[in-house]
Amino acid sequence: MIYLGILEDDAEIRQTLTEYFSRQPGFTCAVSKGDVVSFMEAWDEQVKLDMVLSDIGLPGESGIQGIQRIKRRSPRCQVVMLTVYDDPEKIFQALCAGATGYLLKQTPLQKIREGLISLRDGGAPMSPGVARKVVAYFNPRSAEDLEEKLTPREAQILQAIEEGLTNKETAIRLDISLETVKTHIKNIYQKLEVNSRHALISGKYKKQP
Amino acid sequence: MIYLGILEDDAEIRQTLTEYFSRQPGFTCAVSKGDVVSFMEAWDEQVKLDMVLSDIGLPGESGIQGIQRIKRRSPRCQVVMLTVYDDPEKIFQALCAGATGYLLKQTPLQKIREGLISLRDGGAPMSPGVARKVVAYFNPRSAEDLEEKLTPREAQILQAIEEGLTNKETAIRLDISLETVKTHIKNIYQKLEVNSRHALISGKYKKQP
DNA sequence: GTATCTCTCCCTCTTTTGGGGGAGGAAATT
DNA sequence: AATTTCCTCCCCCAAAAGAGGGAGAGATAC
Repeated sequence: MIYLGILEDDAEIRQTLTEYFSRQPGFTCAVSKGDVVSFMEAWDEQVKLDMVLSDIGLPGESGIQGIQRIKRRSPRCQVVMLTVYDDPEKIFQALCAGATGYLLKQTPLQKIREGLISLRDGGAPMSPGVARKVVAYFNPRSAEDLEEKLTPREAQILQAIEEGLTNKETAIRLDISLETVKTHIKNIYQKLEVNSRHALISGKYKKQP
Repeated sequence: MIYLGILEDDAEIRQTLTEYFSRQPGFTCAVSKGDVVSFMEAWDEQVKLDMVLSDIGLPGESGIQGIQRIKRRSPRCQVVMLTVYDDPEKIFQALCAGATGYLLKQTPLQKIREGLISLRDGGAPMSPGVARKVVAYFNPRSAEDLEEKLTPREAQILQAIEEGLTNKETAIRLDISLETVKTHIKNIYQKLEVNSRHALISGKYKKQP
């Protein structure tokens, strides 16, 4: 049996979800509220929730903040976002806050149900477009993307920095002088509008369309 | 119509895949080989491949290296790994090399087919366990994980460094002296066995079980 | 030709980082 | 009472990084 919490401010949607999952064998909809604070209050100490289906745009505290609250109370409880936001910003915020799934609101109820079951079995339900954005995070920035801005040599330097090499190590790898490496780096910083290698390593300059 | 390439060394599996997709309406299995070199040779200039289903453990060049070759010839061609390896190491290597999907070999043919269609439609097919590992990458290291090693204060310092703050900025944020920040950082480095903030930012110290 | 771009290298300068040491106070544990 | 842990701060110093400047060689484009 999956004990489910629902955090969704739209009364109609919340009711639809609650009724749907209440009818599903194997599911028990234990808590269902429209904002984070009431949700946490309604979450009785005795009730153990396995997972929570949460909206992001909520009155008061956002669903992202809700994740952290939920995780603090019950680290083992999994949180799946169910939202209209499909921008990388929100997706990564949610995942970084501890969400284990991210579904778009257009997802049909049956698919949501399948997602939650997959979650219980060790999966991480994501809508296709969301999964693509998450995977794209790891994919190398396509050559086209940087070739517009960086020269081939600069791209090599960037690569080395991203690997955590120092300027000296980079100079040795490319067999050029330390000064040249520094010159390239200065140019890279200008082009990418950053001013430290930390920004490069953490990828803050990356466009995430 | 999806033009598909198959890169799989086990002749039996390769034949099963090739025959299956050849029979599927909407699919054309254009290239099917058992190693990277023959694959690239057999990939005729005139043939445009939309996606490639590739094993990782191949004789000669690995499937990971194959991704890069494929991407160089045709950046728009998507690569989906189909492999027995479910360890984070291989998964992240594949994604970082440019793979847009990662399926385990136990995946039934119908699911593979659904995955490829989802890929065409902007998704990123992943087996449930794989998706979970990818999402876990973003999830915060569970408190238990670091609390064993780092003191609360050290965790705050680490947090600041991960955000790209300098020591001075960190000192201001936590309202302590620059020297104290440096002391904490020295201790963190010792505990996590690294010796530069780059390693912290790129997360090289993280255990990925 | 001239201009532009790229890659190379050099200079000076300040700031930041990392490594080594020590040390005091507070709190909890033994 | 003694020990340990944690947080705080200080000293030293060497290395690295970042910002500013300039400059020459080669290729390409106009």
